[in-house]
Amino acid sequence: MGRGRLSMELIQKEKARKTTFVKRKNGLMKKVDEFSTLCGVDVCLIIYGPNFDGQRPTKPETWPQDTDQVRRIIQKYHNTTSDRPPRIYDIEKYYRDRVKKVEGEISKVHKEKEKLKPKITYPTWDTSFNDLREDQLIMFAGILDSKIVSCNQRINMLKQNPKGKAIMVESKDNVDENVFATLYLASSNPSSYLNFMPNKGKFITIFHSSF
Amino acid sequence: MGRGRLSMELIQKEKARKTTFVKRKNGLMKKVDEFSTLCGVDVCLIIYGPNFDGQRPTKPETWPQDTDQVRRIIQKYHNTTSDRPPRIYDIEKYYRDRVKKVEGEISKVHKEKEKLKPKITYPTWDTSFNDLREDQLIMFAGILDSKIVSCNQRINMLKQNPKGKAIMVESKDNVDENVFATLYLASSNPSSYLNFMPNKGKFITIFHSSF
DNA sequence: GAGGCTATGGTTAGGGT
DNA sequence: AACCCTAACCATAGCCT
Repeated sequence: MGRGRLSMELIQKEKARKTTFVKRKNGLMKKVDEFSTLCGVDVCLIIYGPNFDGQRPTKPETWPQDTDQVRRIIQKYHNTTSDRPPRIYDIEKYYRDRVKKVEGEISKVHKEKEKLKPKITYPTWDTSFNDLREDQLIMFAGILDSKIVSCNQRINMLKQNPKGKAIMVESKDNVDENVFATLYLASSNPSSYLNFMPNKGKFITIFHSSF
Repeated sequence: MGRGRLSMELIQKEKARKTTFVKRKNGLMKKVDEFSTLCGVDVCLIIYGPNFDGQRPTKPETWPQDTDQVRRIIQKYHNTTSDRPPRIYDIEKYYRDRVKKVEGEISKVHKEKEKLKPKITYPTWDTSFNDLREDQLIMFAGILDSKIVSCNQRINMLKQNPKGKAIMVESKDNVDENVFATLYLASSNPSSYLNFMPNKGKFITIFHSSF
């Protein structure tokens, strides 16, 4: 009886391995629970059962058991893990550059039309952006890329055919003041719209091309 | 000497709590390591240090230490946890519907021009899509939504002004065969382009509107 | 503070039921 | 298979350096 020494290698006898799995899993769960309450810290333990053959893995057992808690800690992990801050910074920078470029294109359009009006400034950053997840920023940047292409195409069209405006539909006056971009961000908050341009109501249709 | 019984509550004396934190953390790491090798299973342990005041949490210690391994297991957790399959299914379904809708709009454009050519079928699914993460699919769907709006606008324009085509730039012939959508997916593979339409080279610019 | 020590008590391998 | 049993092994609280 008693415990033989452990060889610290995969237990060969399948049955022994399985019982050890169950026993030690329980022991681990208990230890993690004690650790968390004694020290008052966030801990998360994810345990998968043995993989039989090529079957897909079954659901893991976790501490804490509550799925939302596990997700919370995973999210925390992603937020605090090393390469996140620089990447967010890079994407933010990338995004700012994109906004600048869009604004540049828009101002070119204005110039092109040779209309002099009181200068309108557009917001380039909204504090809510600080809370965006990386994938949202990536999507955001992707949509902005589309908008940039749209602007370029619109500019080319106006250069080559000043009457291009004539085919605008549903809005024939004050077109220039109404350029805007509305972006929908798929996020935990399902109805977050961002409108970069101050004017609302009528809108201009923007030429959009691929390549 | 020896160990007094544990009260299973947060240790009040801060110093004792800290030393217990360090000791038990090491013990846990060792146990998790043993458990993983003895039983040959996937395990992940994430431990945060004590939160001082309102400071932001520092980086956690994990088992395994390798960040990529942790991410792998977190991904596995997301993939095997209960509500993931339906959500992926729903998004996939949503995406398929979108593709159908885009194709419908495109075929309407063809009809509108009343040109009868050998029917061209476009791919609706690429096996690489199976590996996309949810956020990528969301972005994907967002871009497709933009394309749908583009198609609608293009259709309206053609209805109202058949000469709309005259202002197309850089491509004046065979416009109808060259409608396509190129999508860029920001992913771990940074240069994955998807082209839904078989023809390449010349392209049509698509009217794009907001609202 | 980081490490070492040691008595105490918790964990568990192997076996039995 | 799941649940006791118990000797042996391990972890660690409190103390010291």
